[in-house]
Amino acid sequence: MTPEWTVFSAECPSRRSLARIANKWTAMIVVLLHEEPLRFGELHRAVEGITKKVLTDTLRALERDGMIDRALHRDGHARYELTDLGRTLHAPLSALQVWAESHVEDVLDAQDRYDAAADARTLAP
Amino acid sequence: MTPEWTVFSAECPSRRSLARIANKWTAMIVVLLHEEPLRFGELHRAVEGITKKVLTDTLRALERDGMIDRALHRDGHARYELTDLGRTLHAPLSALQVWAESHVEDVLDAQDRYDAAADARTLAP
DNA sequence: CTCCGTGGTGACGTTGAGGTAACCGGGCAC
DNA sequence: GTGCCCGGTTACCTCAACGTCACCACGGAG
Repeated sequence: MTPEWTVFSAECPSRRSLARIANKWTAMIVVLLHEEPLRFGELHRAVEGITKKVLTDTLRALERDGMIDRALHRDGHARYELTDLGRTLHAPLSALQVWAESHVEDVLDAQDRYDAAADARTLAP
Repeated sequence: MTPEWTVFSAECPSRRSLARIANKWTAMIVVLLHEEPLRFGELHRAVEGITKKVLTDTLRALERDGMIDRALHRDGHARYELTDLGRTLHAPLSALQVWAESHVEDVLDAQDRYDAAADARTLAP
């Protein structure tokens, strides 16, 4: 077997890998590209709030890590698409998206309760 | 139905939620706490490379978002444990860990290929 | 030819996550 | 009492991520 990678070790390459994929921009881009290959501008419009620079940087990093591919299309425009490796990322990352969207109320409620308790503590010590 | 949360909208609360859970520290802590409740020092030792400050900050944020609970044990020591909400996070986050550890070689190879191609491009233009 | 849209790149500034290290209260050993 | 470990907290600093803005190459429309 291979040298027993573990993300809990600080210097293990899997730690850097985890940091790359456990990232909101990565998650959104992979989820979008799973539907269909997209052009730069399409991604830029779909991921609201991302700047061109950050989008470029993220796409380059994902390309370098072998998760996406920048392919020249017949129409002369480049499109970004998932590689086989990138496709294996879709399930876990879209699970994160689904979780975030379906548990918004739970999280918001928890925050209200936490903040209310914190206020009570400071007001009546 | 609720107001159609989507992480692709910049101001949607689900975006902040996604940013919280799509995070290496969150992933590691949730995976560890799924085994058993742990004390601060145990977490600090298990998550190699995390500082006490970052661990405190992350634990507080997760507690505020209702994902973990700081419970006083019979032995007088506080232990951190997953809430019901936090337990629903385990599957997606441990999937990320598993992905990162099992695809290290793929990623490392892709990086080598990418860097070699980039070198070739700059040396022979 | 000029003008505009697309898909970037590069130089800079700002912000926020994270690192460092000192300190502190409680429990317990001595 | 003193000393020490644990579980933090605090103040301060650093650095990488991110934002802003200007610019540029290329292609197509006119």
